[in-house]
Amino acid sequence: MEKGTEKNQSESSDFVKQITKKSDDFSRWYVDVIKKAELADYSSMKGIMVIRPYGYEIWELIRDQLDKMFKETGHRNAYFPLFIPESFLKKEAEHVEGFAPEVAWVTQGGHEELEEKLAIRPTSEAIICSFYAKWINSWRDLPVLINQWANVVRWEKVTRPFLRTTEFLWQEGHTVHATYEEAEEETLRILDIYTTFCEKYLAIPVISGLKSQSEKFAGALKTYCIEPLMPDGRALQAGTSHNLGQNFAKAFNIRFENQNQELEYAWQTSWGVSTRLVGAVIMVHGDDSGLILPPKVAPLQAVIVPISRGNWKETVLPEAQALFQELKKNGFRVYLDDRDTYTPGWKFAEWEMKGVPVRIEIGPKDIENKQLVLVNRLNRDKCFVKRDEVTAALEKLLEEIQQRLLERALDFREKNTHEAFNYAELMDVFDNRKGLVRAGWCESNQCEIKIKDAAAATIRVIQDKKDERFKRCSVCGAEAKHTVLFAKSY
RNA sequence: CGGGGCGUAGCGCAGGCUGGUAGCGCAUCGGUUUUGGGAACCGAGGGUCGGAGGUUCGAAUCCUCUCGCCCCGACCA
Repeated sequence: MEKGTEKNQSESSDFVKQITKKSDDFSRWYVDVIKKAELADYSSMKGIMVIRPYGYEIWELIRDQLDKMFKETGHRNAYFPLFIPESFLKKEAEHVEGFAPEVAWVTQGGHEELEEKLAIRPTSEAIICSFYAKWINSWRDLPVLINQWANVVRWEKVTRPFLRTTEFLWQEGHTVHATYEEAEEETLRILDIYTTFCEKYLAIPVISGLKSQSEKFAGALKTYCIEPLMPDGRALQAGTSHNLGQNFAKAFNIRFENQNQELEYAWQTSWGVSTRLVGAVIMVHGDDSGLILPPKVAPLQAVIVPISRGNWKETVLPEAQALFQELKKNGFRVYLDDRDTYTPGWKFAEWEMKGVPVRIEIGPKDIENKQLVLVNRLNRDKCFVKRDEVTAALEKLLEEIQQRLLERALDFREKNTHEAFNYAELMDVFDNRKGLVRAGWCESNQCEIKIKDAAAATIRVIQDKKDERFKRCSVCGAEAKHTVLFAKSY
């Protein structure tokens, strides 16, 4: 009767959606999905977020799988202190300089001013190296292959849930080796683990390769990284693996006696991935209806929605419970949504928003026909399966979805990877298209800076193998030493 | 650190110009009917209007200061 009611009715379709369309405003979509799917919540402190159970469960699945892969390659977990004395951090000059702008400091304990202020670790090279100096004496002590799962703090100016937060969770591997070659081998082994993990488990294809000198980790000799392409055309640095050379060994005096009875500085690596991976999963796979989780890292792979009509609690519910038990016993992560406060339609929308890959509907008609309805989150395709064949059917569908997500992401990347043979072509891509640009590079820092200034884009990776078609540096025209991929990034 | 936007119920917002009982939708709680794509109706609860100061008989509203958050750019996983 009043204006308010009319307005509400005319806009009811918008209220149903509740989240911004991915194509309308990618940033808002991203934040909407995170909030509505209850992955994370903002705290009252800037840039500091809470990872809620559903979001944390994704991280746990990521963590558990990676942990397994690290252990399979001989790594062991340990835990080092959260605090790093200032003097430790200062030992490696480049390292300090690189991290100084974003370190949080503790200057007081209780009512006492500290004699030496303590950094809250932005990364743990400094504290870990100080211990390695004590633990390593002989070539027989090597290699040391340690990983830690921890939180770190970086006082970033601009933050975004999962992608860049003041405090975040990650793993950081810190290894020590007797030779450069071994360290390099380790660096690449981890890069390979990251690449495999992203593609096989997260269904996110990544480009891996070397960073340029200006983009490498502060204190490293070489930094390798994995870079997936996001739907808005920007690249995301999703993981890094550094060959530290002897830089930290020299700064922290990590020496060992080799087989020739000579004292030698050790060779080190460090590598990490963070909760940023959760952000990548959200961005790469989600759609206008919300999240889409790859089955391998979905906290719930299937949700059972009993169709509630009439005396459903006596008829449908027991069947649904039996199905739930059966699927659970067979190792699926499954949930039975038996709430009677919501209608089936509401539940459908809810679980789609939360990205559950498969919905299983069971109603009176299904029970009568000894069948179930399996619904694919990707396209809402429904298929009827025989009740006693559900395990095999679900397994197959989950595999299909996992595979399809990777294909879809790969296809998007192919369509958004361009080539530029000269400056005009390079700028044309930045101005008129989006995505990655493959181009030649002369290896000079000036050319990197020029592109950064002109297009806010950087070299994301230097390709492993030079592509001979790119004979000239696309910026200055000099002879190309490498083939690189440029992109705007997060 | 620059540019923009915004702080009013758990969430999303209106009200502000022109000072005078603090509102709407969603959510929540109770009830009835429903339930195969976000159900309907009836009823109820919930607020120091970001904070401080000022003007005024009276401030969510006007003035001054301040704090915080979000988005877009320069730096980083």
